Amino acid sequence: MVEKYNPIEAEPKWQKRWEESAIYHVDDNNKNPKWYALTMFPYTSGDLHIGHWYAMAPSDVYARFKRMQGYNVLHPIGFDAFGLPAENAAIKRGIHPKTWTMSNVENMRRQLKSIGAIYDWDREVITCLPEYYKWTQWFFLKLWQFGLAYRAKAPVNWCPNCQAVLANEQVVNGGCWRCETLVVRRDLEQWFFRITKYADELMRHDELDWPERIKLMQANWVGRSEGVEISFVIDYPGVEEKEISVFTTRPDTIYGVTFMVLAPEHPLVQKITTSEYKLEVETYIENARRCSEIERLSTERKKEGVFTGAYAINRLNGDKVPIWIADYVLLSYGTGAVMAVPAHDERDFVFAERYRLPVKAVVVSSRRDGDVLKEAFIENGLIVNSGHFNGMESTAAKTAIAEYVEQQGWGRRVVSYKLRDWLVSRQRYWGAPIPAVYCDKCGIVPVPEKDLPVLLPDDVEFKATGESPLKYCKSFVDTNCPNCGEAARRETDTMDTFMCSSWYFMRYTSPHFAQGAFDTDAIIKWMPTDIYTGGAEHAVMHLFYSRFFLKALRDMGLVHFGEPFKRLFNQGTVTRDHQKMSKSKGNVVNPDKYVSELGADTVRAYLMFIGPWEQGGDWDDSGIMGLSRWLGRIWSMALDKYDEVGCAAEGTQAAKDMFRLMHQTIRSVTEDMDRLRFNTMISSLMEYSNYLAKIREAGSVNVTEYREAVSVLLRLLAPTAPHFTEEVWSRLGYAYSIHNQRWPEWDSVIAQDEEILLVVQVNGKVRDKVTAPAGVTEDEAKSLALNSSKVQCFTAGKTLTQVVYVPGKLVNIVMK
RNA sequence: GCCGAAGUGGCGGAAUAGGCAGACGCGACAGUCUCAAAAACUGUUGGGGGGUGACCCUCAUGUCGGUUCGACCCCGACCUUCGGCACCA
Repeated sequence: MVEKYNPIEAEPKWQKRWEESAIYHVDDNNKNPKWYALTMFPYTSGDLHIGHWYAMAPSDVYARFKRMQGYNVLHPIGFDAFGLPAENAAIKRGIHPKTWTMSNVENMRRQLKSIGAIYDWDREVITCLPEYYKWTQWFFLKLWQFGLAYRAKAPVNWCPNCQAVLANEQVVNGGCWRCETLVVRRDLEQWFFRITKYADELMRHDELDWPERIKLMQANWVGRSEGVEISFVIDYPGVEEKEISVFTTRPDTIYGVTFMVLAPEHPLVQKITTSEYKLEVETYIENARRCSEIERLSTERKKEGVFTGAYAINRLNGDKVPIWIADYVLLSYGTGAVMAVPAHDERDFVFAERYRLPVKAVVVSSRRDGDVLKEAFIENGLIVNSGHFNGMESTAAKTAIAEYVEQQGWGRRVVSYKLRDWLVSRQRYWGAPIPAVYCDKCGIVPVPEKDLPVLLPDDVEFKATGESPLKYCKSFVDTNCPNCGEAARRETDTMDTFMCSSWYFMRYTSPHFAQGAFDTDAIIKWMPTDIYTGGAEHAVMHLFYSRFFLKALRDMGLVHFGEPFKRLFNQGTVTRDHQKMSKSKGNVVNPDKYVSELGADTVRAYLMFIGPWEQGGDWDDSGIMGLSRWLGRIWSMALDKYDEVGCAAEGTQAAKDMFRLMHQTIRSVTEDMDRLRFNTMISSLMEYSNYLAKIREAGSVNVTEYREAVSVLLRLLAPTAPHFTEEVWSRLGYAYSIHNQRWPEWDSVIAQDEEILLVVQVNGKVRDKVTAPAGVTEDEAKSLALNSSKVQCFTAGKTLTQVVYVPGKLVNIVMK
């Protein structure tokens, strides 16, 4: 008996050996076909918790699998290092964001190394370092040059007490998280990227192997809808504007308009409100400004609004309708104004009921008697009360009314999107400075490329309020205009960190390239990524921004493709007692404890075994010993001397059966790997190893044959348990390293079962199982079934009506 | 409220082109080893009923219906849980 496997000794030993022999060094010039297996890089939060392992370990297993299949695999790692938490640490604990971030990087790097992944650390990317953010700034300039960046006013959460901008997360129950002062919305001039230019393209995922639900989410995020913009005449003397434009997808209901609703921020509100309603309207707007968008859009809230005192005229029928304001209408969507048709829209109906506004039915259904007083009728139907459009079908009326409106010059057909442009300005310190200069003479001037990076100054004073210290850093703000050389001011806003993460995967391909953001040759070799794995929380934002980035770069001629990620896979989340893990809840599971007791390989295998990767699961360590025991059994099975147990001749039936299972296992493990079904992959490896253990005990195969079967087991297990298999491999006397071995291939002839088990049913119930040769014909199978004595017990005294045969599987005898 | 996903033993989960429900593991129980315990190993393990026994019958995949020779799988209605959400006009 050999001594037991000791992961605590073996794991660091092999990690050191791998590092010394640079076994995972990725060489661009390697002639093997390339495979880019990307994992979402972690944020530098401080500690690697079990959720990180759940993301990193299985993706490493997959990358190792591709590597053994003969690919030149790039499976890089880096850190998303800019962001709010670093700044909070600075404010709360007086640690500089850079110090905090870099010490977290150091700690997480150490923890990441304990996973035993194939990361090539020479390619590590850290977004907060000047050599990285120099190029983030460069991309900003490119997008600006290309006409995709612009400035506009946009609201922010503002704490009047701290005089600082707050993130949504920093607004607690409508108040500032530091001083609880009521947060208000304040308009600031900020930078935007024109992502809406790519709206239609971003909705398409034709070539992408992505989960359907993510595609759906993204399509819903773009929210394309075709409709009509129609103007109503303002019936209010002395107003410069004569019309209000609304967007509707239901022009067929325009004769049913009984009022209009504007967003509280709509510019016309101030102009049309009558003196009588001024106070009420002002109060309402003031309250709306205090509400976050999430609150405003919550369905829990009652739909409230106020009358402006003004009226508008529906040009189609001359109806004079009141104009209201309500916060359920958003300025950012459509035209910020809606025509309300309570008879045929649920929200409008609720609003009309509340304020006793009239309801006028203009669509009826033959299927029901349009009783619109109880609820809105939102389906299509026959048009009534609508002048010469009466009698038309809704669908036809939509076109007819749209055409009529266009002819009259009252409006036009438009496509509207929910998608808004990407706001990239952040009023914070810990981010990449936006490379722009404000000159009194020349206006807004881009920083010349040669002057990049615009360095984030280190010696700044952090204010307890959270206000960006950059504004007060004279050495940073004061500069000269790159254009005219006169004194000028730097932009003090920094970039959204999504900007940093929109291109990091390209930097991995040439991380030390000094002449540009990336080396085009390397991009051509590696991009787009073959697979991208990560959490579903990035289903929309990050993935969406990255796709936009690539489309923009493609149109600038900088890259040859427009989609960064060919295949996407979202792993589920690991919960604790069915709750999300978070530092505040104190329920974060730290894997270090398990790694130091049982080894990384056991943790890797256990995480993959607990269930399908895309489903995640609740953390419960009760089963982890099972995986540790399993590795222990393989250890003694492989290393205890076989010839002590027994020695058979070559080519016995037992050997034949063993090789059949071996090839079947290679097949199922390979297929499961490709589908990222790691739980079933491990199950089949367990079945195979259990079988080999029995063979070993019986001594029913030859030593050489047995050793071959074990060698296949080890290679199939190598991606999952890299240290363990390396140790066993070396002890068996094979050459270093198991990870440079070829992935076993299966022979479907050997994998073929000689006999099949035929299930025999009577009226759909299993009554017998008979073995038949693999090539059994339909007639043979049927007669085997009919001759079964068990079957005859159930068929006696009944009439045979049908015999169903499923080739190689089942015979169903139908009796009456 | 809308959209999406999912409900299978004591537990995590297998099995979907409609064809043996419960693979594999955990736990539990029994045994081997031990003075004893732990560890390790071996065996049993969905419920109910029957047989001395190899076994046999029957019920069972959230609930109720439907389609089918046959349903965890497809269809309809409902219940529950978990995710996402921007009242989208």
